[in-house]
Amino acid sequence: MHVRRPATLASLAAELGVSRTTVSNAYNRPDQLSPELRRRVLETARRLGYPGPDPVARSLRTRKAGAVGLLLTENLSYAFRDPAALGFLEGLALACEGAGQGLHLVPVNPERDDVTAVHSAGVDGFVVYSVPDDDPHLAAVLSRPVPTVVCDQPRVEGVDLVGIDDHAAIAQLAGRLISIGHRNIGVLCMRLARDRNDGFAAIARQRTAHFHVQRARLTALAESFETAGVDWARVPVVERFDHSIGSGESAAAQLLDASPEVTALICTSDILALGALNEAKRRGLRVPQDLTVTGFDGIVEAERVGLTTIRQPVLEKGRAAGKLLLASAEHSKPRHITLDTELVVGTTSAPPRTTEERWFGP
Amino acid sequence: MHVRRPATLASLAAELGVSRTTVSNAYNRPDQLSPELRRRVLETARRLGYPGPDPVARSLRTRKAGAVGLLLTENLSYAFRDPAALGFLEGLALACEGAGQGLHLVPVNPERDDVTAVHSAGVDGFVVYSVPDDDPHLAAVLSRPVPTVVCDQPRVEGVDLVGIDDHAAIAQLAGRLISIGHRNIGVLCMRLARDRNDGFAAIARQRTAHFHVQRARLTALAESFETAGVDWARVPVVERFDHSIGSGESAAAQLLDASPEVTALICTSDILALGALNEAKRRGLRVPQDLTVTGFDGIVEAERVGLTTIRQPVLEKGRAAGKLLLASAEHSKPRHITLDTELVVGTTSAPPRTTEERWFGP
DNA sequence: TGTGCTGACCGTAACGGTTCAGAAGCACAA
DNA sequence: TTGTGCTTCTGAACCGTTACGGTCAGCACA
Repeated sequence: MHVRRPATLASLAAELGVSRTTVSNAYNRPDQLSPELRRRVLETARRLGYPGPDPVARSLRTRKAGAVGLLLTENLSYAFRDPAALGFLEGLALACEGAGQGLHLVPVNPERDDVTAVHSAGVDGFVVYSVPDDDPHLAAVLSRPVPTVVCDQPRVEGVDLVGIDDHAAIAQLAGRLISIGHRNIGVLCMRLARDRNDGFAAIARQRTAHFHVQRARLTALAESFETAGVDWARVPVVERFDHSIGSGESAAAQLLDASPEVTALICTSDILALGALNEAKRRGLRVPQDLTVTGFDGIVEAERVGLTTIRQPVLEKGRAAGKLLLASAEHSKPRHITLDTELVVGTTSAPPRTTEERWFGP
Repeated sequence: MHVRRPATLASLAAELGVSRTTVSNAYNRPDQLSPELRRRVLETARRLGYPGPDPVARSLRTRKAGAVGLLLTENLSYAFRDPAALGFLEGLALACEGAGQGLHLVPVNPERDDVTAVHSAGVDGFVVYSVPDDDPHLAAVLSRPVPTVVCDQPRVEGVDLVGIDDHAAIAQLAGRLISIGHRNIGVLCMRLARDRNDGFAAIARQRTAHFHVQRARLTALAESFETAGVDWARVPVVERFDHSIGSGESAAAQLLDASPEVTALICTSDILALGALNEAKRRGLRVPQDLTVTGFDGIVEAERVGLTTIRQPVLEKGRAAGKLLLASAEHSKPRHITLDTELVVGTTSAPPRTTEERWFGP
């Protein structure tokens, strides 16, 4: 509670017998009035319980809200649970607080199409993090007359971009697995579109995926393995709508049930990979002897278990997005930033056992 | 980038030859005009690139911003690293998105007194999380004519409150340690005031601590141990400004160097306790045989190592704060919510070894 | 013919500030 | 006297909406 009575700049001015301009100046341009008068203004303000210029009215006039909007695919609360999203948030927060800007988290429901939250966010710009390219919220953001930076998204005409080279990154990982002999692989991936499809993702679905990141990674895998002589059409790809360790577990189970011959499970995120590791353990499969598991992101939990993965600078990504947005007044052409990634070879990958070994032991 | 040319509701109205009211109604009250006209309005809007009513102007007029402000003691980026703060954030986000409200993170620097960010946040209310009672940002928030909910803070006249019974919670823990025989204890606590004091905290400083939570916990410990015959004045209390595992390590080292006779290290947070455990290990002290270590919060990392601690419902706390704030229009009297805590006895606490055992082994 | 009702639309006044081009007053120089 | 420069303060326009209290045409009903 605790609501003060309304006093406005105008009522203060009236009380003091000065113009509104003068009161405004008392707050914003101390050098524009005598120290004595300023003191009186401030003191009267205190007496009347005037809290200083209303931020909304000021924003209207100055066309600045002092905040950056963040649009996520997921429920807000999810963002605080996913390590990669958290890293991004931290980086973005760093950039924002460095510039004294607030961070306005836009509430969205990934399963609903209500974009009013986007329309009613009083912000100076938006950062859009990993939403599908056909997301109505994204469209709503782009329709707003404010600068926007997208992350992990396909290029949008005239919009700043921050991301990594997903294609090259995972191709490097694929190359590694191919070089050590894996040909029977399975893939666990995240949501490919806005509709829920917890199960196998056929090639058509992979090709038309609305999540750029997932599509790029799958495409790169397909190319790499096709080149190595693997028929991609026969590679099982299991998709999960929710991104959680539990999803990784169930997806791995589903895949291994259907394709027990698989020697390597490539996951498009560390979280899924952690789930896959759990499932492998549950089945008594030794990693990496019986099964190779790889992830993507390079979160600390993955590092802890020695996961073979691609490390990407999530924090730096958030920071870059923030900086780009906050500096967008300075450059008129849209800019694209691609950050570096690194293949981290951990203890969850090894050459596949030969068929013989699989039957008779190492 | 991507900035559209400015079209306003007024220019749209002019273009259409209708009143502004009608255009406004086309967006906000479809039932107030004929479907045909509404269609025309919306179509013309699209043609002119009018993005719909400006959120800031609307906020000014309707006196609603559609967002909740969050004020933290720490840098924003820190909030994304501290598990307890994260739980709180998640709960708060849950409440906000449930109500379609945005979450505006206010950027502050704990070591600076610049409160402009508080003054310029266009929000309908504030949640204040764990700031010292003399924090100028808190004062700035209270001066704003919007509802406020404080968390883990001392009662502020007329302000909603959410918290736990810190006194009772830690007294329970103290009782446990006393009952199993500990009399030589040491305490590791978090920042007690806004000034940096990395070292021992004398009783005067403990008593005048500006962080309610820390003060309550120390007071409760003092009372409990005094009652058990311990002279609190001789109990070493080491304070750390930064809240991190590293702080816990160095604080434990400092304390154990000065008071090697200590049999139990009571930490006012799990993070500090995790650091203390590291330091104990480094010194070759076995936990709990040689040293008992306890924490506070009940974060998952603590659970993983079996820390004896007080579990508090951080997520619930955030959610309660959010709900209270969003419902504050409905109740006129300030409300106080106290959530339950639970003593979790883990594997890091045990009776102290006798002096004899200490010298000659168990 | 008059009355009352309804649906569709409009005019005006806020909402609470900031900004910019001056005006008033005064000191100082030429 | 005139002009110049400086400090201090003012008036009015403007930011883009929505709330409020209408108006007005058309129609049913008696």
